[in-house]
Amino acid sequence: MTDATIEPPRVAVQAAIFSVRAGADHDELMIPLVRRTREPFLDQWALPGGWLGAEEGLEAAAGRTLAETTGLAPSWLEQLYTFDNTDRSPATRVVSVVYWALLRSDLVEAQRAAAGSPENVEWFPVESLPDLAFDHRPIVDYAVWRLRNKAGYSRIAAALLPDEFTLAELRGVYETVLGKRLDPSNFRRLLEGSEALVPTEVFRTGPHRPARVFRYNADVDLADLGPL
Amino acid sequence: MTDATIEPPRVAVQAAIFSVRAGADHDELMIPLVRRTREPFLDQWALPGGWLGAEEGLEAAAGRTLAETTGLAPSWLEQLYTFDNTDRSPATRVVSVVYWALLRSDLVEAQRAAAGSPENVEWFPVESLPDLAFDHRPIVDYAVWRLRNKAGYSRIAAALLPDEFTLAELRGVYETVLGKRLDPSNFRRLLEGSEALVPTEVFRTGPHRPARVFRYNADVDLADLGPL
DNA sequence: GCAAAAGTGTTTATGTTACACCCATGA
DNA sequence: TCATGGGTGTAACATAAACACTTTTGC
Repeated sequence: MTDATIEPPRVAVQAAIFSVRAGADHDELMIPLVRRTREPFLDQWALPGGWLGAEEGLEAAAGRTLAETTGLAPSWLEQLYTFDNTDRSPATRVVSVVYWALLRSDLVEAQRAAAGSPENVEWFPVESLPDLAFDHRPIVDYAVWRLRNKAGYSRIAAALLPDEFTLAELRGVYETVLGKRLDPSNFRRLLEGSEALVPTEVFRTGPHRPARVFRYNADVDLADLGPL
Repeated sequence: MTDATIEPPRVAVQAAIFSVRAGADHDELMIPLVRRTREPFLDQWALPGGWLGAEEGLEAAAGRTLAETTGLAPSWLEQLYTFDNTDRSPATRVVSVVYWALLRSDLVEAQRAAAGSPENVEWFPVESLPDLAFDHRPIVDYAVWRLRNKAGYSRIAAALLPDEFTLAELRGVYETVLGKRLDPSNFRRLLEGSEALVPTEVFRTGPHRPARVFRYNADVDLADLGPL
């Protein structure tokens, strides 16, 4: 236990970060990747991450990775799974604690417009990812599965939107995340029935009847309650 | 271990192991704990576990811990969560990858009868646990929550029973895990409707009408399908 | 026969899905 | 006035829960 001939496992933290971007006919679920600047997998795309600092908590390390990659704080952050890459370079044992996070789309857009993308960081639609380094592809797939799954029984998808939104905008996010169309009237009923939504007196206009703007009830935990 | 100012985090693996034991009027959910033989928390009860070996996978380490504690292989083994104990002894950073497991009750009983309990290992009902070392109490609570939750939408509770069982026995396990009574007729319908159960021609007698013995369909993944 | 659990059937409540329809706006 | 999405109502269907009732054994 004191001085080993083989290196003890090191702890890394990675993050699968999601946001939505408006697309041609439907929105897309996006994820930022980092181009590797060293071997192994030099120049390949990978999940952002790094080594766990000596005096840093796991979730703090995930938050730091997020800030370094996107310059933003997540509206949702949750541990995904811990992987061990026994098949990495043989001498280096790495245990990867992976988190997944949601970012508000408006903040992502604002940040891109203001600061430009950090070097070596690029957002990809999850439907068309490049080849990924290490075992990061199945990790992304698992994170997407978890997001979809959790969107089905909680209200976390709201973390992808600004504070105020119309029901159509919220429905669009759900449709993007779940990958299927939802009936507008049923969607409305489900959410109006819950305590989670608070109607405002603001309306958003367009080439149609004005849509009421809602905000979220801060008292309700996004992880709680609610089918769809 | 001595010359570094701050040690890099070390990786430990722990396991919350469940089995059921027949009680007076209802069965109990049991978990094995280990009495600590060193500081900190000397003589307190703790989850079984140990350091991750240099050439060992995470799940393998969890399986090893299980074998050392109970002498048995699990019928279910799944990663629970990864904790970091920043509040442990200040110099020692530990990242704990915790697994949870299910053991068949008949094998546990047989093992206890044959080999006796290993020294320093004792089974406790989850309803009346002693004080636990470290942050192990909330970890156990979370594992119980996860077991209950997963029992609600999968068939994993079957992993607590032998290959062959009556519907009443299976229902008893569900009632123990979920902590509530279930309607026998609805329970029967639900499971007979699924593909998971295969009826045998064997019947179990008692002071009542003989009950048909069932076995599990090996083709069906216990993690798939099924409410209740 | 009686108790006790196995096993069958039916009724009720609840929630999901589909879809018809009216409303209010910009162009 | 027309197209478009906002918003309301309702019927059809599937599922879960509650419970009455019959069957078969040991004693």
